[in-house]
Amino acid sequence: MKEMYPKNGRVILHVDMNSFYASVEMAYDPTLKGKPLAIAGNPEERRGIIVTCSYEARKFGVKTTMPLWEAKKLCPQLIVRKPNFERYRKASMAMFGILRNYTPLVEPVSIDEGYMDITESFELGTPLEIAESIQKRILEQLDLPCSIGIAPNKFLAKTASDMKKPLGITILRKRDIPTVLWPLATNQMHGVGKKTAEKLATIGIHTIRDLASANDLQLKSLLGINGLRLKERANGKDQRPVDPEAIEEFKSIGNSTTLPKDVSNQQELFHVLESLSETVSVRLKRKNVFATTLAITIRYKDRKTITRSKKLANPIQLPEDVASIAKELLIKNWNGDPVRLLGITGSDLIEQDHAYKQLDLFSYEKDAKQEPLLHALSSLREKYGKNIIESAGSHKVDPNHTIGTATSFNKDFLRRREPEKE
DNA sequence: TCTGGGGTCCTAGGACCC
DNA sequence: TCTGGGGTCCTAGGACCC
Repeated sequence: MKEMYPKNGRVILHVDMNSFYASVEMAYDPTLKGKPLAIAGNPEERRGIIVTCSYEARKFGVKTTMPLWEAKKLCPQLIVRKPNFERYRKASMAMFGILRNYTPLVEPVSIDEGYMDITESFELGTPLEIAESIQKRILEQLDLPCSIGIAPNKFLAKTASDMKKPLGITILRKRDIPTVLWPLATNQMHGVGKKTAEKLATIGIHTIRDLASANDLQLKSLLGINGLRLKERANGKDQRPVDPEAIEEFKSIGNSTTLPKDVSNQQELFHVLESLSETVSVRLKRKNVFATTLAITIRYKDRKTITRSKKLANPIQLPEDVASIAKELLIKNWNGDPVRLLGITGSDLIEQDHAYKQLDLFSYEKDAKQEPLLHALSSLREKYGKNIIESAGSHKVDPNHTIGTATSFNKDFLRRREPEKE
């Protein structure tokens, strides 16, 4: 088995949970097993779309993102459950815990899938034996089914895990590419959606085989850098490492909500923004980060969606700060039409420690002769408010000047930075 | 009776600087 | 006297994925 893989080549697994939310519900309530089950939001609140459904439901043509009423038409006996994310998170953590028994090189991609690099795990058995063991343990310990792909890189492993569902294990070797990968239509490829497939079709590229031998210049002008990358993948090339840390490196944190009915009243919209600010703030705090850019999303009645953002001089985390910027953005950009959805996203996230350090830029000059540090400090307090400066330092820059530096802060200090410039 | 909510990455234009 | 070219930042939108 081992000699199937080239020397120095990698062995990557892609573990993909089968209809995860539905399977978790079945594990909690075994009476649901074998029945058509869908997880969907509340249609009264206009969130009634299928998030996940069981294989039994799929037999009726029920699909993810389908409106609930349509699913029920196809399958009148469909059992519907609301999503219970707490439950799914718990199951997800347990699942990744099992994977880490085999190697620390586990990269979660989303709540229900992840990559593993088991190149160095040969003492545990052949790749196939390892995959079988993982699948068995997840099934026995958590009562959850998964499919696993085994391949020399991430792209092929991902493709392989998709080939047998549920409870499949698929090995995709380099030499299988012409017979297994190339006959597939381009839209079967991870990274190629409807639009890209349509674009590719305009230059006569319909299968992954066509893509694998496509003209570089033509691809580049059609799809940009992404076109060349897709061609690499089509040839089975993918150097991306399995990075266990990747999931920690959040780029943005946001929340949005579709309103139960369209809203044209500004106060009501403010209210929604306040509650979104609360959840965004809690999540920023939990990750110990501040947002340097804040964006709001407005979706109108006709589903036209805009985002408007603002780069901030002062990184924010507190709910009232998030809310005030969000409201400002709404006032400036809302055209008054009925609103269907509102969202708030914080990005350009910086570590809390960095947010503190930034304040070192703030200094306060005083005449050294008359104003030693204590006086400088009390002046700062006077200027910014009483319990504002949590700590401060000072140093002489010349015989006449001392610089007092705030080394810590709270929200009021930050908030008052702007007026200070005037 | 339509079409959720959480993200990432890329592109493109304008401002601004050297 | 009349208009270069590169680089970076910021903003908005789009494609894609689960």
